[in-house]
Amino acid sequence: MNSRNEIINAACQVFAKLGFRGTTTRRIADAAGVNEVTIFRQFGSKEALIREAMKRTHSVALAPLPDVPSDPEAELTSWAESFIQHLRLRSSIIRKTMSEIEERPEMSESASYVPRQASADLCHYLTALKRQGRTAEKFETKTAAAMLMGAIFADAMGRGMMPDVYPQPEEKAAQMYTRLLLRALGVENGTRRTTNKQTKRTKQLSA
Amino acid sequence: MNSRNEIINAACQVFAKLGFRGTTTRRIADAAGVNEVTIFRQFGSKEALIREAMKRTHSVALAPLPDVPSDPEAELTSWAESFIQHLRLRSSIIRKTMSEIEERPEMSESASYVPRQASADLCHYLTALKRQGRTAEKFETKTAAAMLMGAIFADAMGRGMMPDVYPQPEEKAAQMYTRLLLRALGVENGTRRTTNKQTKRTKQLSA
DNA sequence: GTTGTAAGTAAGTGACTACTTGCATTCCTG
DNA sequence: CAGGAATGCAAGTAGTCACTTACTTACAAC
Repeated sequence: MNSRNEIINAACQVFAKLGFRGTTTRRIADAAGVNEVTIFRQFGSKEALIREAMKRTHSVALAPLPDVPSDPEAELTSWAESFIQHLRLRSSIIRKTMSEIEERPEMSESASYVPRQASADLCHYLTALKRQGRTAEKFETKTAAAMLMGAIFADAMGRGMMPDVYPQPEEKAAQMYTRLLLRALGVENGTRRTTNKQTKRTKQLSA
Repeated sequence: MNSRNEIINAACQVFAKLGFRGTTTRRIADAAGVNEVTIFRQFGSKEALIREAMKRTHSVALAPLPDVPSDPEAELTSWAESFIQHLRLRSSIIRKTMSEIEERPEMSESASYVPRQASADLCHYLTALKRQGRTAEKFETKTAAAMLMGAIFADAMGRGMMPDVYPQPEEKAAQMYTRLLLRALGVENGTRRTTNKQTKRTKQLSA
């Protein structure tokens, strides 16, 4: 079962570089160090292989956001940083997937898993913040979540092409977006009375 | 010179649907109602044709933003709406371009023209707002601009795939992002004493 | 009426595509 | 050691790709 994994990994790499049509079985076989025929014996067709490869790459667990907000800036910043890092690492494959999805809608389900989860997590957290009475301004949770996620997404997708239109330095970007959002929600800085024992402050900036 | 234009338009349409590799000269010829050989006689090669087609589609003028801010919410909302509309109309071709750019970096220049321009315009406007002393909060212009543009970009790219993670209704989204941003900057609502004669208020919402 | 230009038609070239077949090799297990 | 499963290798099939060539048609200008 080793060659199977190598083939899937190779398929992901080639797909990230060249998209579906550019991902030929010949190229996958070369990248995997495997005979082309093995691909067809293992997966039946190129399409089936790509489907399986996509299912694997698009199912990732995200950094968690606490159920009970304690230090919003620290917690959201840390979450935003892990999210932007996730997107940056996969920016090539995400671009390709977004481009192919109109032609191959069956990829949509697996591709939208991570952003859907991220949005749900973030909305949940913002709603909790609101319920704690820590937001001075009225706001729509979904809009706020879409705004932060959108800024992060666009940064991850676009910075390589136009570094000068995004905030500098790159490693602080997630934090800067987060701060701006919190100000829009009217959330003041700093920790707050919480269930006490866990004043989570693991600031893993620019990890 | 008529067939030339028809070929370019057809090339854009096919490219938006199928990307570079999917855009065959056969398909372009069919879409243009022209013989395949004509393409090569007119443009020399498929690559040259696509290059010219891309140059044309990616050079568009954006809605202007006044030099002197008067009613920030109205002005920015109107700008944001025209920007999101621009992106939505071209979402297919933008997705394809973003996906191809790693393989064909020469497309980068024409493709980045509009977002660069938009960013510059927005930064200019926000700086003017700041200089007017209308922003209660400190903020970095570029970060704020990237945040609004990012939210709009992600909305335009992602809503078709995941309508439930973006604010409803679709037509108000640009306005909602704009309001959220203005709150982050500490800009109060309403018009303000200006050079008087031009209290520009052309609110062309959901045009 | 000749010449020039833009276009169509038909055929073909060589490279690449996904995928198949038949046979040899390796390696693990009973 | 026998048998079977996984893999490699060589060759081939039918289709598509960008692009070319040689020739024809239509129209307009001089």
